[in-house]
Amino acid sequence: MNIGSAARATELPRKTIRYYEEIGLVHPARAHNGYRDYSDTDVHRLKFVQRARSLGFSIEECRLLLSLYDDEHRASADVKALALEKIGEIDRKLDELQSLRATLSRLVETCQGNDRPDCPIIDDLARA
Amino acid sequence: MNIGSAARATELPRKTIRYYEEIGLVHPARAHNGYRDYSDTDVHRLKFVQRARSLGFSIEECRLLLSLYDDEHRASADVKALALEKIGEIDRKLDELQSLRATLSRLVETCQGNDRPDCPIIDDLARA
DNA sequence: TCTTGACCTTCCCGTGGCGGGAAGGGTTAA
DNA sequence: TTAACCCTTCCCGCCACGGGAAGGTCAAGA
Repeated sequence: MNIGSAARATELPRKTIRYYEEIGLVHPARAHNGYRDYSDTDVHRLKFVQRARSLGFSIEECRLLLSLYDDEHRASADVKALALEKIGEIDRKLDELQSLRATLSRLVETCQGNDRPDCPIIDDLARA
Repeated sequence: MNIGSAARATELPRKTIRYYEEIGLVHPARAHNGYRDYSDTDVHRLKFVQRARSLGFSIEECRLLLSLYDDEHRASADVKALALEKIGEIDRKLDELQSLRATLSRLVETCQGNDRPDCPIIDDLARA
């Protein structure tokens, strides 16, 4: 299976698949003409990474998850710890975004939003 | 005021201040020795940008906010529109993060987290 | 057989918003 | 004079790719 077919099978862009090879996440064989040749296992690993990425894991975390996936003697606690840390990260981002949202909302509420220049939003930025 | 003092006054790293000049957000004068020389106005603009960045505005949005700040004939509606769009952006990110969090939480709850290899989190990644 | 078009390859540059560090010059106090 | 800081420009690195150039390969049709 060449890279185009693998891209269709995984719904990943070709560029992304080549990048994943470059950084060592997958190791496809090469055909006699130099084309990359993806096995079902390769495609499976690519899908694994795609799913992990879509859940918010970084490339390095995906690498770790793949190594756990490969490890028959893994402890599920290690996987769970990774996921819990990711949840913590998400929670921190949520807090930050909610705080930003609250501040912006407060500012927006006080702004008339007409054709005159007086603007509490600009004033806030200039005052701080 | 040289860049070190400006950095202390604005709580921005020197590198960031130079970058803001490079991309045309501020235009400090130069002393005879080639050192950047920041006026109170320059420092004020830097603080303005720092505050806007901390509220989640991108550099290009900061550039726009600065031009509105400079424009005595601005319409506050334009500023408000920018802030509202930013709130919408934040809401989209919040939705996405909350969705990720829910998925990860579901997976984490089903995982025993012990020293055995069976792991619904890995299974989910591999199955999808 | 030749050509066309759809693949594939590697290579290099760009993104946003800076940070790190090298190489070199200016300033100030002991 | 020397040390300790300040400043300058310049270039590379980050993350996770995307765009595009230059060139090789392959299958189908005229």
